[in-house]
Amino acid sequence: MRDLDDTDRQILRLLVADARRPYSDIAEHVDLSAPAVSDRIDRLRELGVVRGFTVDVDQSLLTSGVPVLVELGVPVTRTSEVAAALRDLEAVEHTFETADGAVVVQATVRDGDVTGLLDEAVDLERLRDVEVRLLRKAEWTPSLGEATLSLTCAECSNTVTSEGESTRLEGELYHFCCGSCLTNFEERFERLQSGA
Amino acid sequence: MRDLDDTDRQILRLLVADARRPYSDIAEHVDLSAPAVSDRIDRLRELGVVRGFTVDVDQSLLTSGVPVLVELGVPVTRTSEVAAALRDLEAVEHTFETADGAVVVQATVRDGDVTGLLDEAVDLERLRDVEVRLLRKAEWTPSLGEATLSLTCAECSNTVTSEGESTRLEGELYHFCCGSCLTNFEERFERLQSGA
DNA sequence: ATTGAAATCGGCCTAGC
DNA sequence: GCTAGGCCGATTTCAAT
Repeated sequence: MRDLDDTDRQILRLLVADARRPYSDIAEHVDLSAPAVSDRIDRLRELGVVRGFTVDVDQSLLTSGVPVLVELGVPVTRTSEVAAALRDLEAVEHTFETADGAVVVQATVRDGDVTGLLDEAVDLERLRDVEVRLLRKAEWTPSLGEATLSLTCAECSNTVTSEGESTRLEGELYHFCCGSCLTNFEERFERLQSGA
Repeated sequence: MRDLDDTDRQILRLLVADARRPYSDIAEHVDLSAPAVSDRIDRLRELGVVRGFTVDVDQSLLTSGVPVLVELGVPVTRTSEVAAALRDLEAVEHTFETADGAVVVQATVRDGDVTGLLDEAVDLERLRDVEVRLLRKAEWTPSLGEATLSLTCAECSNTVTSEGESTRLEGELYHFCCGSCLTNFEERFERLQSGA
């Protein structure tokens, strides 16, 4: 498994700026042929670096309500659970889970009833505190920097290096630091499958 | 200018989920022809609702450093300025500007030197306070809800209704509540142009 | 219906064993 | 020398207008 090189990053940058740019166009920029670009993009998808293709919608033109930033103090053991519940709310756009047990979400509430919104997903009684702030503006500026691949082995949690391998099981993508971790994982996976 | 209807919203939702879905496919879902879908998407771009097409990159697979959530207390008169400066930093992904004069940014810092990062963009001495928190997870779940168009007249700041009109000047898109606001604006614009 | 882009295929070249 | 992986050019298929 190769790491990302400058060409990959350049392709990513071009795609982030405009995912409809023809491959031939990208190819010129990175000095490759169109099929080569196609191959690399496929690979980026396979790796899970590119999750998919979307449209950038200007939320500020769509009145769905009032944009707010909500911070919830959550017992550290339950942050993931609370964050997941909030994430699935229609009104919630961004979910941040901090290491110190806070969950910060950016949402758009229709009638200003924030607690009503939160109440659908979490038990407010069990939170340490809730802070709601009105948003004046929210912006998203995707960046890449000098990004390199940083994968964790699904079997042993080590860092995956160039020797690593990947596989897709049941639509989910898994990365491994070596072939034996992969086979171990696959065997365990199959045992669980047949057991269920 | 027509408001968004259910078909537009449905198309948007389908595009958000997968912008590479063929128009014929979308057409089936919304019970239209492919060219009709094409027309609507063009219109959504013209309106500025669709800002563009991008790729969804899984930042968690790209190690550019440590993800943090930073909150800056800023004098209310300077929040926009500070937010804008931070937004343009390569490491900054999300910028939130709250109504009560705080700026919250989500960034990825390479060597853990957050203050060094901030120092590039803002005068730390002039801030009320800075709070930095390590992020465990950040997620983005785009939603649309029952969104309707909510445009503000560039001339008189009134809400733009179905009678409104739009125009593009120097690549920037402007919306107006009525024809006279549009002409007024255009005249003023031209005067400024020739003056400069 | 026309235009043009993207996926595919076979062959070539290079690096690593 | 052999293998694997990456790239290219031509072709075919399919989407956009």
